[in-house]
Amino acid sequence: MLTIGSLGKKTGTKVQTIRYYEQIGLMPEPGRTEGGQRRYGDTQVDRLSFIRHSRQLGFPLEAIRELLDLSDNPDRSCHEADSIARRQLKQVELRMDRLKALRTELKRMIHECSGGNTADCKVLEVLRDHSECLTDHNAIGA
Amino acid sequence: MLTIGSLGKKTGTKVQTIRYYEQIGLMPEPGRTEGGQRRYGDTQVDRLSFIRHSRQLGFPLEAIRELLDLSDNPDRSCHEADSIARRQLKQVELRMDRLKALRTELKRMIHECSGGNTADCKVLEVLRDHSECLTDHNAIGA
DNA sequence: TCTAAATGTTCTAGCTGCTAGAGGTTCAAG
DNA sequence: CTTGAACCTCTAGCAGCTAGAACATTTAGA
Repeated sequence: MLTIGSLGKKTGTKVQTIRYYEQIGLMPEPGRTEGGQRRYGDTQVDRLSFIRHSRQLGFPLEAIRELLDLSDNPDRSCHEADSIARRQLKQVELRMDRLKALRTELKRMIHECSGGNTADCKVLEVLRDHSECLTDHNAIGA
Repeated sequence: MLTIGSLGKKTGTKVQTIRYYEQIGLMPEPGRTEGGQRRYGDTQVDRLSFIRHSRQLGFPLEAIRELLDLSDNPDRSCHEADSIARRQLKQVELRMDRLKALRTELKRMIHECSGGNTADCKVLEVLRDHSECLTDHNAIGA
């Protein structure tokens, strides 16, 4: 049986984060010692690894909750898991597109800056006037 | 003179957001009517446009604060604005790299899923076992 | 001039996904 | 038996807004 600290080390998760996952019901309440400290078994290690890996792939916690649920029911159709993953892929691609536009614009504004004083700084000028932009960028909400 | 609502419409900003910017000192306290309602002039329109455009380009509010400060002092060197923009470009490129790795992995896991039941779902399998991954993805903190 | 609707006001709390700190308890090694 | 590391709970904070309650003001039409 592992302490919360060892579980954390094993899965690359901060102790606080594990407790947070428990609090929001993503991790089950573990057994406790007589003194009230948490102790974890292999099942929990697997579950936390699953969560962490999903987070690394950018899945939001709510999606992970669904994925865990599917994983707990081996007889259910794979279709849902697939569609959650596809949704996530769409999100990633959307964000990539946005970032690409940002990069273009940032590069351009840096490139065109001649380095005088701020009065005729191209960077500031572009920020002041959206119409100078060539791309349809919008990072808000990305 | 504009009401807060009209300013919002003009700049594509929610009313609450404008008040929030005022609260954190990004927008100055505007004049008020006798009844206590905010009224804005052209200067504020420009300032809010600057802020919004910077946000669209992904600059964090603290960076925008610096940029506004530079913009208010036309005699200062352009160098700082340039370096803020370069920093932002680095951030964008870093995030793009991460997303690229995520996309690869997500695509692969979706592609390999044959669509049976969750017991042998490739998506879930990959999430369970990080070692099946080919890329060094990590969206956490991205 | 009166009234009603639209818009304004402040204040508080919520969102995601953690993270940090205070102040106290338990555990394991020596 | 003591010590120090690791644990406990609880609260608050981060970015950057967003939403709602409960009330006030403004403006246009009758």
